Amino acid sequence: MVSTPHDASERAKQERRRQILAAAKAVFADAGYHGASIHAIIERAQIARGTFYLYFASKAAVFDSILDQALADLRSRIHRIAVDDPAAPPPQVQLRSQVIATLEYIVQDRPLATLLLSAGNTPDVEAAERIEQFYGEMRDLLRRALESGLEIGLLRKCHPELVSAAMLGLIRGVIEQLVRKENALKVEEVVDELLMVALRGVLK
Amino acid sequence: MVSTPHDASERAKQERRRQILAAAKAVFADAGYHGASIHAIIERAQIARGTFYLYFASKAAVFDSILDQALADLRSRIHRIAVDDPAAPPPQVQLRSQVIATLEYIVQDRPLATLLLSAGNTPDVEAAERIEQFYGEMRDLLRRALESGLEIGLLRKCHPELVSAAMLGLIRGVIEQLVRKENALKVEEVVDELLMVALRGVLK
Amino acid sequence: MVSTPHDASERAKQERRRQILAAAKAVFADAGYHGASIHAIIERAQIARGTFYLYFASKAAVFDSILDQALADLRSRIHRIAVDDPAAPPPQVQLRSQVIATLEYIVQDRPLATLLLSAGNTPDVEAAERIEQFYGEMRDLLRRALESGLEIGLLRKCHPELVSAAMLGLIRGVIEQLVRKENALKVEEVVDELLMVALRGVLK
Amino acid sequence: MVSTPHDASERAKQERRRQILAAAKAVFADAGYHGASIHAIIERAQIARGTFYLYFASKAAVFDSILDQALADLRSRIHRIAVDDPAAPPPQVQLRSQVIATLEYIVQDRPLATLLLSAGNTPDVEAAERIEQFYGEMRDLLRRALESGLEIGLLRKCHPELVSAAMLGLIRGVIEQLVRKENALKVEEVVDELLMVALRGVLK
DNA sequence: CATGAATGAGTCTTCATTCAT
DNA sequence: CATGAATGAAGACTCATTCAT
Repeated sequence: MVSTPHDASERAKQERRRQILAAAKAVFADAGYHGASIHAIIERAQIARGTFYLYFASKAAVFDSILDQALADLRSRIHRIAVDDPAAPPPQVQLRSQVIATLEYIVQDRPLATLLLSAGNTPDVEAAERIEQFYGEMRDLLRRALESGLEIGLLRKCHPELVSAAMLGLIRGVIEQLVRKENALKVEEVVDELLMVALRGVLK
Repeated sequence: MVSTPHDASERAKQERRRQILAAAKAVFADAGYHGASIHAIIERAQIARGTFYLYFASKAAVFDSILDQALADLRSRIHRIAVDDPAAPPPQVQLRSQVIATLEYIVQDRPLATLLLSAGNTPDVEAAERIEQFYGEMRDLLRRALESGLEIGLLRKCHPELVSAAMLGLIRGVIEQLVRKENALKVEEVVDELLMVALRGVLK
Repeated sequence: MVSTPHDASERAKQERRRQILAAAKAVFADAGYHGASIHAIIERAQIARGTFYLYFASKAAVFDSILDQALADLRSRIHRIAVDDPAAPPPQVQLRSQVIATLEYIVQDRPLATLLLSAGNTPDVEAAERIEQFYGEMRDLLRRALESGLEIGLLRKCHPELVSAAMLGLIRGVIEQLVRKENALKVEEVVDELLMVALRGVLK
Repeated sequence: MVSTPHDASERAKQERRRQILAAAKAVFADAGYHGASIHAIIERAQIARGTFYLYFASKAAVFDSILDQALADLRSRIHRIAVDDPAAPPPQVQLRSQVIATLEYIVQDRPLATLLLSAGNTPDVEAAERIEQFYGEMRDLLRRALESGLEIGLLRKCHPELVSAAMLGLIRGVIEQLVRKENALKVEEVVDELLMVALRGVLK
């Protein structure tokens, strides 16, 4: 695979794009969707006004891109937990490592965390829906996990729909706490405490 | 007690004010602070542009009014739980009735719930701070409750700071669930499930 | 001539009118035509919004009324100087007493003075024209006086049009000085100085 | 010295700025500060609403710019008159040429003249103060000139404070006359007449 | 007559987006 | 490709005027 001049320029373009995305993410996190101005984004990205529109069709489009990337990254870290596969690690271990991976990804990128936590306030209806859909997926994963747990008699009788929503809220509460404080809480410790509370809440 | 014309007009003014507040609350819930336009508010309230400014000094002022009212109402429903008073009902009962009262207040006013859940995204810094402070109060209440529980050996060892944040998130998750669905879940049932999860998570 | 109830109410109305005019004059003087708000006027006059419109058709109308009154008052103090009438006092005495009367009227009513001095800035075209016309009359009076003086060989050769404008400006300059300072300059002294300068400027 | 594209655009911007300033000056002169609307300015300047704010931060800012420029230009034409310097032209010649330069500058720019003459009616307090201060400077110059004249026994006894105000008014009266009429009065002739009146008024 | 709540046209200003250079 | 000047729709807010009580 040789690198042609075209490739180089292609790479440069991608780099430019990333640079704008990063700037935009920070600005959106700082000021919210409405409060973020193109002016602030291009100033942070050190580019001209017109250049911005060379890479993104609109303000909503950058926001969407940021969101898409983040949701894709998160989805790649979260999967159904394999209960039946004897080759797989025990469920609790799978769960723990997934939660750790997810939280680490979010916490290490504060702008992103802020953005996700404050989601829904976007007037960009599509974006709001996409975030909503993502949270829905998370809730479904949790709900199915709960249902499995109930089936195999691992969990006490509970209302999976409701409890999954509660669990998702619990996780968001913890993330907020992690993001707010500059406190040096280690993600792993936090996850262990979180799982302790959550699991005791539903285990038999 | 006689009703003078002045009283009548005073009542009419109060009514007008309520009407505008309700319209504004709905619009803010729909579109967020920034997305809400005075145009949308007055259209919904069926009043003229100028009338709005007869009752509120600015867009931020209505928002503040809504918030103040809501936070005052909520605070009046939430208090420290008396553990030592033998005349008081047992702590769990106190807790349950407070949570029920709170959730009922929030759930019966969906715009308000939406608004509170999506808080923090306000560019009205003061308002954002006030919401933040309110949530801080709630977290403190929970934390102190946890600490009391730890002292008297009721609860297992845990990180009160973190767990209170988790609990608050859990409650918000449940509220979101209640608000989203028109599902006919009774608040009392929901609260019982919520308490079950939460308490098992921390009790010895 | 008996005073009927109708007369009494008529008098009350006139009084009300005067009260509003006085308030308006003060406000116009303070803030200029545009800066003056109906709100400020009715507040100062201690009347309700609607009452204002019972006495004046519009903001422009009060302004016009003030102006009309002032110009009429001024006109009544200023006349052609009789040069030929042997029964009349000498021209310089006539001139002096007219100027004194005029300045005293203006200076004792500071709002009025401010208003007249800053005239022309009214967007109320009619009002601007009326002020302009008044100043035109004054200039004409001065011009004709100069021309008479030239005819009878009292004055040195000069350009009456131009000099009358200069003289009017001179008077306005002096009035400004009188109004600006709370200095206890006596009008009579000021007039004597003013006439000294003016007359020496044109006498042979 | 080569002309780069950047220079060209820089020049174009300056030109644009001048174009807006000219339009604004005309509108302010026509309608006064309050009466002038951004709409009227941009219509006259043939630019879009946003363009205006690209060059000036606010309505007050254009007004300030106009004023600053004018006052600076005027100040550069007016100085203390050197009486003792034997190398300098005689005082009366210095005075005459300053007055001519000043009047020519003002008269050739009618909007500016209108604006200066109607000064003080600005609600932009700062601007009003600046104009007031300028007139104060002029009065001080005149007053000091009179005082010098008194000291060296050139002038008859008079009240410098008052007479300087009168003289300033006289000049404004003449300017008004020049601006009002399209009459073909030559500035030089007008100045000679003006000086004749003014000097005779105060000389011994 | 007096009142003051209601009205809505009009104001200044911001900011996402376009396009000629 | 990059630039940034230009655009104009849209937003918050003011205030002279009207009219039902």
